[in-house]
Amino acid sequence: MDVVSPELNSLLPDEIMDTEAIIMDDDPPSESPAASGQSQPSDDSPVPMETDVPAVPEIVSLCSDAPPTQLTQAGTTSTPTGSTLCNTTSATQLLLTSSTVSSSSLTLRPATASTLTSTTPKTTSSLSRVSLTSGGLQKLSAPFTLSANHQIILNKVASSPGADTARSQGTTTTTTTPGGQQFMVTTIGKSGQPIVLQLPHTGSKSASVQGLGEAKANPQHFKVVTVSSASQVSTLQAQQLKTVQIAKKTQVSSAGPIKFVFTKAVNNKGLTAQTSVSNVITGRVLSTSSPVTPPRTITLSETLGSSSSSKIAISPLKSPSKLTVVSVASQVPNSPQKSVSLPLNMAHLGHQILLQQSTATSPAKTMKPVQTVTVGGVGAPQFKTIFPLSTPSNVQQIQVPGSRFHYVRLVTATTGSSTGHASSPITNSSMTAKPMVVNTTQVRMSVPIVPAQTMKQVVPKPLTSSGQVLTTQTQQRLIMPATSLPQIQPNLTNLPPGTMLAPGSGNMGYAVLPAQYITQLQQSAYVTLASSSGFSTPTGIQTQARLPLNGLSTSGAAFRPRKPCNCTKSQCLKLYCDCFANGEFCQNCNCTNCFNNLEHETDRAKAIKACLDRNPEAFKPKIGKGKEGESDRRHSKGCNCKRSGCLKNYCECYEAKIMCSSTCKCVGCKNFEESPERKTLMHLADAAEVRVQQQTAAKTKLSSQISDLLTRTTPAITSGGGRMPYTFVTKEVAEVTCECLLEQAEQAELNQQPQATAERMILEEFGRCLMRIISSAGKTDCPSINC
DNA sequence: GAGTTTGAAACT
DNA sequence: CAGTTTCAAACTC
Repeated sequence: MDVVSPELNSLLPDEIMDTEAIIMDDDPPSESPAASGQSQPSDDSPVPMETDVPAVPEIVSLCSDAPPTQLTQAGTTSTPTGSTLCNTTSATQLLLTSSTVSSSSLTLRPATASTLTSTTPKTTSSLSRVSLTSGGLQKLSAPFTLSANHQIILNKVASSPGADTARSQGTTTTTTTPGGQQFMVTTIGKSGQPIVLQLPHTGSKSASVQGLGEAKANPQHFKVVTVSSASQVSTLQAQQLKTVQIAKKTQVSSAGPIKFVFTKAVNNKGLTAQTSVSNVITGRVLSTSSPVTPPRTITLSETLGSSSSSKIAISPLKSPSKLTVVSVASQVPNSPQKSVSLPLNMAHLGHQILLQQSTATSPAKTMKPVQTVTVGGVGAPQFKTIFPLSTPSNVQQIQVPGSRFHYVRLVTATTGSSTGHASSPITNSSMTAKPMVVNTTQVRMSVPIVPAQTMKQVVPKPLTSSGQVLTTQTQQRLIMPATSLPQIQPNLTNLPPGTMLAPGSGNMGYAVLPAQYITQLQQSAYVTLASSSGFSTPTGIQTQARLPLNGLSTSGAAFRPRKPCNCTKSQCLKLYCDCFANGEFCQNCNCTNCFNNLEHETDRAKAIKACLDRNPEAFKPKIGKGKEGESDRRHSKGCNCKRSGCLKNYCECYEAKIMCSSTCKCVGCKNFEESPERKTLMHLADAAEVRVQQQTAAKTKLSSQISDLLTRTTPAITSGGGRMPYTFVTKEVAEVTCECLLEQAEQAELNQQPQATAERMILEEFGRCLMRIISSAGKTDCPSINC
């Protein structure tokens, strides 16, 4: 998985990336009427876990309409299930299009930007309108299950007859709970996995209790739960929900930001051909996959039957307008990959979410390589591409206070490994979100339980059949572990650019992998930030922008082995440690008592949090990018050198090969343009570098010449029927030669020759033997040596 | 390789 | 915010 370039991130509209406007799906609605639409995440509020589900059951209203069916629920509606509400006054329109055909798409489309924030005072939470379209659109008639988690699950729905059956298997249902919560249920995929759209639950409050103020204060949540036909809505599923939220800043004072929360009840098993759908919108990510899809192409898919490492890159920089997330489809033997794209189009807001779903029935040729989420970019959209190494079983967005970015908790699903026939709901509350490897047959791993140092050994195979960018991840950066600890919520804005999320270990749900790390490892497979050229083009993904890392181009440093640290006291959890400061794991370092690894994610996360508390820009590159290139690069803080004259590597400016600037507080600085000392040092350094290069070139040339010589001579000898002379020195030849030499020795002895003469005779005979051997080479395979 | 110097980071 | 301490890298011998 590779990373999103910060340049692209910077292009994301603030209203999208501003996490202040993004509320965790599990965050309880604000009680304060004065609360605005923006969420106020607190450090004390725990990061929602998969198990965090509404405790209050809610009434669901079903609504189906002609295609494209638009289901709208008034917040005041407390109609029990079955009642159809089609209120067109919704502020937000969610259009879900599902189909078993690859061309199918799921579209989220807010009606207008303004309507996102406008809410009828009487409504509690649901002025949003949700439209569910399943191919040809069907009336909602499928049975659904209302779970205790405020989620409604429609079990598998039979495909609609007719020629359009293939595209109209989806079924949608909208339900409204007494608490004013709204659920949209649909089936996606041939197997009919239902999708549950859950509006924000109001806790124990009833719809009547919620007033306008609260409706304003609370963002609207939509939870989309996709459940395979064999899946059941249960606590277990709640734990495995993948949630994604997309918040829109409240423009006026009406409704809070609308959040689309897509949760997924992970199904188990890839043993059957049934499709397991996981939709993940981590603010900008939707991921679906089939357990039976082979990883031939880059897909937004996940293996539900096996827990696998998933990595999503979330750049802490300004978000790009478009984010593409691609998760590697799991490889299931003998199962052609079939994809169903479910675009979520939020055209009015410039938000577009493309959700791709892989089903078990469609051929791989229909596979769309990427899964995209477009957010905000009305103009030239930028793309973020995320390539999870393996399909995430669970993804949960994590709101970081003060952060403008979403973090995604990637939790490997604990799926039932043996049975794929779960036809009845499972209420296994004991299931946890802790990652575990279920399917060991696949080349996958559960990253959270694998130390970073060992990751290279368990790297999933890159999926490059279609020219995608996925490569093998050999290393990993972990900036922030996914922990439920509320206090460990750093300001993600200041994490290294292109931060990537990876599953954590233990209770850690994710790890953050900065972009530099990814680019450092050119062969890595985690995240690729596509340029604006387009998300679907592999080249565009490969030509990801590289950021300067402390003055050094990451591209240049990509192949440069990272310098190992030698930390002894800091546990590599302080910025003293370069590895930690660069957002990297310690790997092949000489540090002692190192905590900068996946095994100590909690401590590491705390340390990160502490660093960010001290300095919100602690993880930002110190060397800012200049306007016109390197000449304009400058240290963000400046140095404070006192004795080095800023002409030694003690000086960060000098180390970065930049000159000190007005921001520096150095004393006796000699690191300026006209400094003769600096020029001298530069010349010396250049000369030394030239020498090194020349030596390296000489070595390379020599090696090349030797290699060429070997490759040139060997085939000539072998192909020409001849063999190197030494190859004729077989055992027999050696014996004969020795006999010849002994014969000379005996003759010398018989003739009573002096020892010197005897030795000369022997040596001369040995020379003749060698000459015969050499001359015999190429003439015959069995040279005859006669004394 | 051991010891020293240095300045950023951390701490008070 | 300033002064001090800690720390690990850079440097010297």
